[in-house]
Amino acid sequence: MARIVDKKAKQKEILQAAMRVFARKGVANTKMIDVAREAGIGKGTIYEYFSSREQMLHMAFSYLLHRIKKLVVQRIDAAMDPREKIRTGVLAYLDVATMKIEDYADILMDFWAQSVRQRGSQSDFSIDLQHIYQDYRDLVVPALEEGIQQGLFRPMDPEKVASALIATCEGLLLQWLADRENFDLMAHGQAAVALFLEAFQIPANSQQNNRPTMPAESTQVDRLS
Amino acid sequence: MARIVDKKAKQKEILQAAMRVFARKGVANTKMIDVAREAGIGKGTIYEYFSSREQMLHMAFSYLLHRIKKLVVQRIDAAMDPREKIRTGVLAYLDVATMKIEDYADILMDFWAQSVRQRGSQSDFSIDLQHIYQDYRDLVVPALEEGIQQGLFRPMDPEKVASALIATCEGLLLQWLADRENFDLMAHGQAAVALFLEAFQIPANSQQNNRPTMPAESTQVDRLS
Amino acid sequence: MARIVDKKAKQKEILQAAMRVFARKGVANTKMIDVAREAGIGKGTIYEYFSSREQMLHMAFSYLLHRIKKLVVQRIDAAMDPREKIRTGVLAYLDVATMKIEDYADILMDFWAQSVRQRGSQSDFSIDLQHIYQDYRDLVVPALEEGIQQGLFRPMDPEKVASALIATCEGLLLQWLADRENFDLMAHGQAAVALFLEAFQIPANSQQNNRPTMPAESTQVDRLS
Amino acid sequence: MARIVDKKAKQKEILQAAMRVFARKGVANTKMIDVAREAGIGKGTIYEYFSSREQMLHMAFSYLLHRIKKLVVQRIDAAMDPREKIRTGVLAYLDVATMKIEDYADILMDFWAQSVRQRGSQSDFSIDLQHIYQDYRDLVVPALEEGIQQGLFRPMDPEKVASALIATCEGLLLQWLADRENFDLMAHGQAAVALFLEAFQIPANSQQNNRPTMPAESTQVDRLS
DNA sequence: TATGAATGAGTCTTCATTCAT
DNA sequence: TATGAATGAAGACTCATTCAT
Repeated sequence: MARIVDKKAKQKEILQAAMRVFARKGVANTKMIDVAREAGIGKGTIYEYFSSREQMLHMAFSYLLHRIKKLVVQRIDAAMDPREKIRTGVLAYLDVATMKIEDYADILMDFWAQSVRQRGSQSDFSIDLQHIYQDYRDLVVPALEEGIQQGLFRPMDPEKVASALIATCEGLLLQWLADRENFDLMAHGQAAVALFLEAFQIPANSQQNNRPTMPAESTQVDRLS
Repeated sequence: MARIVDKKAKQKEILQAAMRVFARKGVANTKMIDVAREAGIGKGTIYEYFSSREQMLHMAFSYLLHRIKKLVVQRIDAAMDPREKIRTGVLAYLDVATMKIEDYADILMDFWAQSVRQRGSQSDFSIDLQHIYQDYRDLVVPALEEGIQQGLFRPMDPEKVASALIATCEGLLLQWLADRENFDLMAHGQAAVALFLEAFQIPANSQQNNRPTMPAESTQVDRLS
Repeated sequence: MARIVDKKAKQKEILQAAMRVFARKGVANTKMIDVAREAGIGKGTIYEYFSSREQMLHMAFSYLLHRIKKLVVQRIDAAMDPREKIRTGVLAYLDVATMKIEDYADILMDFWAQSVRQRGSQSDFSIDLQHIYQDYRDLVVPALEEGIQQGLFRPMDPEKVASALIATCEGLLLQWLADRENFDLMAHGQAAVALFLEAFQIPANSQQNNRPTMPAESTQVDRLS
Repeated sequence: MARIVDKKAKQKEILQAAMRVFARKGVANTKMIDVAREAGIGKGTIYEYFSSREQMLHMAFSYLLHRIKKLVVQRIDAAMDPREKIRTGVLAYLDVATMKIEDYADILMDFWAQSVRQRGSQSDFSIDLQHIYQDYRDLVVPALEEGIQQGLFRPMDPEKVASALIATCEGLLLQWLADRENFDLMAHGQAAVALFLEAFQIPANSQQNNRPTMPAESTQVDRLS
């Protein structure tokens, strides 16, 4: 019998090695040999676990998104209040980018560009961004609807607002990528969340007595960062 | 002087040819020979006007940004009311992406990825994204400050809010790129603007008489899309 | 002894698997892994029975030739008349190629090319084509000599004529390979045999009474296909 | 203006360099770098003249066949008598193989094998062997028909006989390839031609007076080599 | 004995850049 | 100034062979 190897585990190992290199050199500048060396294996070995560079990239991206989503979902689920869910979700998402370990944001950006470009190409590995965004929205929309239902948020189109919220997160990420040293991502994230929650707020005059909870906090948020 | 003018003009011609190719094939997939052919010149001739591919890319990106900014500034300047400036600016920015002529958004995305990727490399092509974002902010901040001053907007940190606004625009652009057919960029843009303006609004109860203009409109915006 | 027999048997099994793959994909396109899979064994196992790919190829070719020769010899031996031996030998040889089972001809062609190509190289796989042709000739020459002796064939250089006969067979095979659908190999084979037998015939005027057998047939052959 | 280069001429130069390498190492063992070095150019330069290795191979083969055919046709056309045309054509064809300069036969063999194997593959460069053989036949058939018409050859199926004749030539070539040192190709060729002409001969008894020419020669041919 | 995971030498091909004209 | 022929470094991928189990 030959060596027993956990194919899945080794694939994951290579993927993680790949992501470390991606973070250092960028996806486009990463050669197969770099990944091999980082993983401590031979060049050819990669091809035992991935059919091509492109497929490896694709799996790396999927893996990354999966990890991000898992983290964000966890934090959202832990929050009880709809406002808290929004705040927590946004900050969690941005936080992932801050995690230095694997430089998510960089890699994400690379993949994004690649996805956009591969749209319509013959490649089997183009990433389905539409579904990813829909996934994101499906995370945010319930919290918004819950807030509306509870009389915490004014009536709105939850899909559109979710899109805007997600857009803001990603846009802030971009700005942070452009200037990591000086751009305080979390502070901007908090300000943005406050802004959104402000907008969700039911106007004082039209407001009955359905805002008994957290008045202190809401006031606190009034001062936009 | 004639020589210099010629030089500049030809450079611009090449740049425009390059952008047409970028739009068709993506920045990463564009070869020097493609640009040369599109421009109707010889491959070597490009190097008479640009020192390297990287430098050409850099100039192309600058050129693109410059065009976008010019368009947006024009429209902002045409608006009188601070709220109108915000709305107009956002929509103008998004509109540029919708312009089919040169597929700006795609190219933009490509450049963005390149910039991020090549951060820290010794390359000729390190776009100063920080400055670009600062430029954007400098476009938005005055409108915000004007609004505050006029008592239209509640007090806020204009830099942070500007960042959030810009972030939202770019984030929406990303989502549109991911799904051009189904994602109605302008509708989302309008909803987002409405949301922001809502948040800027001075709470009804704390509001004196400093909102004499455009009450009708502001009400209209109340229903978030 | 049991071990040795097993070894030989397994080697033969692998060889047969290899030939099935050769027939499907061509010798040059056949990888060791293909052979292993076809044989239902592990890749490494092949190396227990053959020292290298080259050596395996060599043995496969020998095996193939051996099978062909055996079939042809059988049929020649079954014929009594020298003319019948010639006719039967040629048609038997061509028939083997027609056998769909293992696509002999294709493989043969591949091996031929390899042999020619690797002439003079240090490889394990230098097939001794000279000996193979000598073998073929040694099959034909006796029949010719017998025919001469019996006064059926005119005097000739049997070695040269045998070469020509063999050459014709292989040449026809080549043409058939080039156009299997339309080239009727057996019909061409029969025509060629008739032609040769015609040439072997002793001229009518110089002919005494030494052609008592098969006058009907010989007349029949007169009309060249 | 850039250097003026005769594209066609350079392509031919590279082709000839390639064929020299093919002759030395075999087509399959010839690397692009070998061809480049032999041609005294850079590796990349080859790709200025050929789109791929395969296409280069294809053109080399075409070139080779073209040269062979041209030579053979020349010699056939120079002969007046149908028998002379046959003899001359065969010997000319075999002669080309003997030309040491570019080791035609070797290369031919390689290409042949490759063609046979590529039949049915998706490659654009598979060689149309059927047409090549038809070309050969179209060279031989007229001579045969002329001979029949002139009453020199007995009635026959010219297409089939032509096939046999061509087959014999190629078969002899194969044998020569297998054993260049000892196999006297031209002698065998002459013997084969004599054999064929013998077979074409109209039987003495059925012969009227339509063979007045060259009785000496025909007798001479009677002794098969 | 059998295996298949691991390997890296070897190959084709691409393309930015150079430079002779 | 303009050109495009020439180049070679670089990189994805293949596959025969090895060897630990």
